[in-house]
Amino acid sequence: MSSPKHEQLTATLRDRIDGDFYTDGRIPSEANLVGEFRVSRTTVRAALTALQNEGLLRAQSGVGYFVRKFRHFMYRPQDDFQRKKLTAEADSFTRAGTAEGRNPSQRIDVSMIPAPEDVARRLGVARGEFVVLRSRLRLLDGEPFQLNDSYYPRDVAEGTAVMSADDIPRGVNQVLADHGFAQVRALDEVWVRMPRPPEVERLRIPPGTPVAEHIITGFTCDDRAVRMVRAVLPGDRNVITFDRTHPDHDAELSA
Amino acid sequence: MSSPKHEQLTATLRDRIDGDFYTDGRIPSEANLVGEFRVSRTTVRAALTALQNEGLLRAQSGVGYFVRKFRHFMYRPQDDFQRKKLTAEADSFTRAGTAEGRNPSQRIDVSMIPAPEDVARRLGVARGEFVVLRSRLRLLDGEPFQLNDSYYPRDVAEGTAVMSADDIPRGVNQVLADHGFAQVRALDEVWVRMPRPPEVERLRIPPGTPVAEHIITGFTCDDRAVRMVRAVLPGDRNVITFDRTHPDHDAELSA
DNA sequence: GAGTGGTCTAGACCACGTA
DNA sequence: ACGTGGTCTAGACCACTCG
Repeated sequence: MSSPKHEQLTATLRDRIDGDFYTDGRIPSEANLVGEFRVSRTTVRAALTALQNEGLLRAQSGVGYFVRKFRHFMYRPQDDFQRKKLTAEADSFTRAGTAEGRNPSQRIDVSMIPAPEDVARRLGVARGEFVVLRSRLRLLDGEPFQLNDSYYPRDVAEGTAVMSADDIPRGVNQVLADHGFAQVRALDEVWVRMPRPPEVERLRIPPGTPVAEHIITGFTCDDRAVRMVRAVLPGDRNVITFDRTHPDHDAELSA
Repeated sequence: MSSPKHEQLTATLRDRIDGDFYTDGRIPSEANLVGEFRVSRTTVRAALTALQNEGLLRAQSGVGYFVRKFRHFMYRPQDDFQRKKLTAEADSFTRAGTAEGRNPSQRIDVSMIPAPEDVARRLGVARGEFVVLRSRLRLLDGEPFQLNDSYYPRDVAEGTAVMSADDIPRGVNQVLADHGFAQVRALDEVWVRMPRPPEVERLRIPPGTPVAEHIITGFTCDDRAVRMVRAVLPGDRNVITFDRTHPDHDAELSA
């Protein structure tokens, strides 16, 4: 029992890629592979398509196939949540992006929409009830990097600076706190999946690239959810990081 | 300008799937689609393969194509880190799995290996220096669920219960603390990517399923890294969750 | 045995990038 | 002009599942 030709070819090429066999990052053309491995072009393409879907290859029409390179940006949602009062610094994305010598920017759209099921559930409102959506497309050096959509109950956000489509230097969380909705707890959920077509388009996601969907729900001290964030992060450009301190830290240090 | 046939077909089928058109979750056979859309079988298969790689479909040889269903398990690495002393409860995976009425189990292998680059860097040891690897394959109802590999510097783990291939009811973190390596801080990194072949095999990951690689590095109060965990979580079965409390929480409450 | 998906072939034409 | 990947076809044989 031997595996099919296209799988053997996939395995061979994968090993070569992992072993840095194609030092210039360029894979031979389909025609050359047909000649080298004595199989049909269909079989060659099956192997190359599989490797694309594994995220190892990139095909450039009219040019050739190339080994993919990754450059990851450290995303620290933590920082925004913990930002101290009265600091006028930019948010973690802007700050970290600048620190790495890159040029961060964002496009902001604010709208009012009927809450979809998952938003309604997390915010504790009725499905279809209107909520405020603050939609951000974040870019680094002009390239799309992540989608960041924040949802707020209408009574929380309406009439505040949250409704502004401009950047909010002191941070949305601070604005909410000023209106009596200080968040003291947050629940983070990280889902992993393949991107949907609109995400592929907006974020220009190449084949074989999964996304993380990071959902943050923020609660006030009386345990009301006043904010839900859905960030969609293409896996080829993002790492999500958290910094955790043990609750007993101080106790242990002082003991 | 119109898009190619296989893309149109992909879009049509995707819309039908999202719109719950195939109520029984069963997609028509390739032959039927050839007849319905008047295209070659190759084109039909291109569309079906694309949808498989988007994670929407599952192909069962000799039977047919089916819409994929997901069931996610809430993974709370938080709980292990914060586990209080002297509680003899099981770890978060075992506890949560049982709570959901499922049957959690794990296979543990302990070995000593030369540190790979990423481990060496995080643990602050030389590359190739021997470290202790505690490798766990976690299962739910007998189905593989996640890989959980813990790495420890040799001087930290050797001669302790960490080297045991048995379950450690009070938790590895507690064992380390008892030996003077209490962790007070942890850094979490979440990467998203397509699985590698050995992961596909061990975790039985179907096509079109990305994984999260969750790396936890634990530090003592003098900022030494004494533990690195690499969890590999297939996206079709796992959600990573964190619970965060604002550092100013107490202050705000008492104010 | 009939139907299903999996494999593989040869061959054709096209759009695109590069020189 | 040439080489590249992208699209599409018709057709063949196989292994598997299921009634």
